Amino acid sequence: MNSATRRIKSRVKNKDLIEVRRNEIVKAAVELFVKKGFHKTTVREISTEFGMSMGTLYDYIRTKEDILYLVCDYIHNSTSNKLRSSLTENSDSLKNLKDAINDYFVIIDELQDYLLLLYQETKSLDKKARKYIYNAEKELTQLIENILLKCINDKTINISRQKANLVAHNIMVAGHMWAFRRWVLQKE
Amino acid sequence: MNSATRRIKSRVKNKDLIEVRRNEIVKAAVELFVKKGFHKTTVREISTEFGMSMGTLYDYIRTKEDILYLVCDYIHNSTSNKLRSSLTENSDSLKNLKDAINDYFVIIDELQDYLLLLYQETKSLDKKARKYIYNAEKELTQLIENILLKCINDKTINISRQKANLVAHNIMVAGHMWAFRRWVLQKE
Amino acid sequence: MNSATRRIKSRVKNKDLIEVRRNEIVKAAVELFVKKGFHKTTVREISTEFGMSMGTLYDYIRTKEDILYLVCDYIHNSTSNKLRSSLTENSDSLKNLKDAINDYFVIIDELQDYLLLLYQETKSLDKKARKYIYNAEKELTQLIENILLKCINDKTINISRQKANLVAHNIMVAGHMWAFRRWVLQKE
Amino acid sequence: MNSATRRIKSRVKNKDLIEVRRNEIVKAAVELFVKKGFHKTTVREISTEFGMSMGTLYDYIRTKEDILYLVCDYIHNSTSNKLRSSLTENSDSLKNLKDAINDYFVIIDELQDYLLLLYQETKSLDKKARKYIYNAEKELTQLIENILLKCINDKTINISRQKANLVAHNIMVAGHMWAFRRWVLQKE
DNA sequence: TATGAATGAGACTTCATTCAT
DNA sequence: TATGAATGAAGTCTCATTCAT
Repeated sequence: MNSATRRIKSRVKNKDLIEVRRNEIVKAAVELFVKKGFHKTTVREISTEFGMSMGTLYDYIRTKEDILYLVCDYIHNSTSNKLRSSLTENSDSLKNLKDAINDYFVIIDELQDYLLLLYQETKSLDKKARKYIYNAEKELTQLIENILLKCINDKTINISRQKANLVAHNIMVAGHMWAFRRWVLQKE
Repeated sequence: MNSATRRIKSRVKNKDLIEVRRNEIVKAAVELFVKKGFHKTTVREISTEFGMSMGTLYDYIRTKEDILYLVCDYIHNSTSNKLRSSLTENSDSLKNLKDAINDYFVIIDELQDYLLLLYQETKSLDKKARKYIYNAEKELTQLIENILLKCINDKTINISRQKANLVAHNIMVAGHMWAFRRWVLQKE
Repeated sequence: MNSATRRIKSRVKNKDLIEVRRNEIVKAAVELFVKKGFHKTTVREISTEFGMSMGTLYDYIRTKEDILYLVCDYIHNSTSNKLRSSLTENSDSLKNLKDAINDYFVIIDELQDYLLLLYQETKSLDKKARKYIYNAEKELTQLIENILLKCINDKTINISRQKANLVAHNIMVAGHMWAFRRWVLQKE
Repeated sequence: MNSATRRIKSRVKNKDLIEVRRNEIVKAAVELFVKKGFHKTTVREISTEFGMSMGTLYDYIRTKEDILYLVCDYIHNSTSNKLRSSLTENSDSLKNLKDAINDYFVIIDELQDYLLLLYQETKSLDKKARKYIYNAEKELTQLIENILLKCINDKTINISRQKANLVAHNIMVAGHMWAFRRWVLQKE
C-alpha cells in the first residue's frame, strides 16, 4: 500500500484485503471515468462493475471523491512505475536519456486516456488530494531531471544545471502534447 | 448570431433579444464554470448571476448542457476573434508568422482559464456539440496553417506543404501546454 | 414569522408562503413525531402527510433536523400563546395567579403529547437550536414569575422576591409532572 | 439472570457466559446511549466499546432493540437495588419513610443521566418490552407505597389507604422532576 | 464460540426542468 | 415575456444484520 491509499479511511481491518479490493475498485472505476467522466459515473455503476454491493464498496472508501483520488493515484503510479522499470543504468548517460524519453513517449501513448482523465478531473478533488497528485507529477519530472543531470555531469549535453528542471519539464509537457493530439484531432 | 447559437432552440421569438439574453447567460455562466466546473455549478446559481428567473433562463435554452455549449462556443470565438484581429498582412511573411505565433501565445495566456475549461468540460457535451467545438478548433488551426503556407510559398521556411498542417497543430497544442503549465505547476 | 423560524434558510422567497408552508409541515410532522418519534419518522412520510413532494418540502427547510426544530418551536409557542391569551389582568393579583396556574395545568393537559415529545427529542437538536428551546422554556417561567412578583408587591403572598423564580420554576415542573403522570401510569 | 434478560434469545448456550457477556454489552452501551441517544449510536460502536466483534455481539442478542431493552432493564435494576439495600427496618415507621424518600432522591441524583435515557428512549422499545419496563417502574413505586402503608397503619401519617398509591406515585415523579430540572436548566 | 467482511434496503438530500400565474 | 414555486427522479451514503471461515 502506498502513501496515497493509506490516507483514505476504511472500515475494513485486513490491510491486504483493503489493497486487493481497492485495486478492484480502481479497475472498475477507471474505465467508467474515462468513458463517461467522474460526475456522470454513479457509485452504483462502479459497484456493479466492482462486482460487489454498494455497502461493500463503501467499506473501503468514505466518499465518491475517494474513488477519484484512488484512480488518479493509480494513474500516476502506473506511469511512474512503468517509467522507472524501463530505466536502464549503463555507462552511456546520453543513451540513458534517449531511452528514457523514448520510453516515456511509449508509456504516454499507452496511457493516453488516463492522462486526459487526470487533466479533466483533478479539479474535482479537494485541495489536499489535488496537491498530492501535483506532487506526484513533480516526482515524475524529477526522474527525467536526474537523468539529465547525469548527462550534464558527463558533459554529454551542454546546458547549465539550473536549466535542467526546465528542460525536464518541457519533456514532460511534450509527452502530454502527444497524448492530447488525439483529443485535438478528434480521433474518437 | 453565429452558427453555434442558432442551433439551440428557444421559446422566445425575438431574435435580437435571444442574442442579448444569451450573451448575458454566457457571461453569468463562464466564470462559475471556471471556478466550480460545469457539474458543480447549478442552474439556479447561473440564473442568480444572470439576474433573471430560472423560468426566463429556460426560455432561451432547453437544457443545462446548452449553456455549456454556448460557453464553449463563446470561448472559442473569443480566441478566434482576438487572433484574427491581431493578424497583420504585410509583405514579410515570416514576420507575419512570428507575430501570429507571438499573439497566439499572448491570447492563450489571457484566456488560460477558459481554455482549461474547454479541455475539462467538452466531454460533457453531446456528440454533435462536441463535433462543432472540435471543428472550431480546426478552423483556428487553419488560420495558422495558412500563414505557414504563405511562408512555404515564399520559401522563407523550408518544410513540405503536407507537413504544414501538422506543424500548425503543434503550434496550437504547444500554446495549450503553455496554458496548462500553470495548472501543473500549481500556481493557483 | 417568529425569530425561531427566521433562522432556517429557505429556497423560497415569498415570506408569507414560507409561513404557510412551514405551518403545514409542522402540522404534518408533529403527530408523526408524537406517534413514532423523530428518528423513526422518515422525511418521505412527512412529505406525504404534508401533501406535497419531497422536493417542495426541502424548499422550505434544509435538513430533517430543521423540521424537529420547527416542531419544538411550535410546541413552545402553542403553550406560550395559550397561556398569554388566558392571562387576565384584574386588580386581584392573587386571583390572577390562581387563574394562571389553573390555565397552565389545563393547557399542559391538552398538550401532554407535545410536552413529552419536547422532553424526548430536544436532545436530537444541535446545540444552538437546543439553547433556543431552553430559552423558550425560561420565558414561559418568567410569565409565571411576573404574576408572582405582583402578588409579592401586593403582599398578597408572603415570599421573598428572590424566591419568586424558584417558585415559578416549581410550578412549571409540577405542570410537567402532571403531563408525565400518564407516561408513568402507562395509559396509552 | 433476571426475568428481563431471560426473554432475549441467544445463540449461545452457556448461561453463565450469556450473563457475563450481556453485562459487558450493557456496560458498553449505556454510556453511548446517554451521550448520543439510542438511534445515533451504531451497533458497530457498541461492539467496539464491548471489545468483541459484531458477530459475537449478535450471538447474545437478536436486535439492536434488545440492547436498549437490556440497558433499560439494567437502569431500573440499579435504581431498585440501590433503594432496597438502603431501606432500613426500624420501629420508627415515619423515620423509615423519611429515610427512604431521602435515599431515593440521592439515588435519582446519581442516576440522573440514566433516568433521562429511560424517559427518552423507552418509546423505541416494542410494546412488550415497554410494558415490562413500566411494570418495573410500578414495582419501585410499590416499595415506597409499602412504607407509606406502614405509616398509615401506625397512624403516624394521616391519609386514607386508597390514596397511598397516588402519594407514592407523586413521590416517584417528583424524584424524576428533580432529575429533569438539570436538563431544563441547561446545566450541561 | 468468535470474527469481521459482505449485504442491501432505505435514508436524506439535490437539482434540472416544468408550468400555473 | 417573465416569475419562481413545485416536481420527482436520481444520487450518495449508512447501518442493522447475516454468514462463511
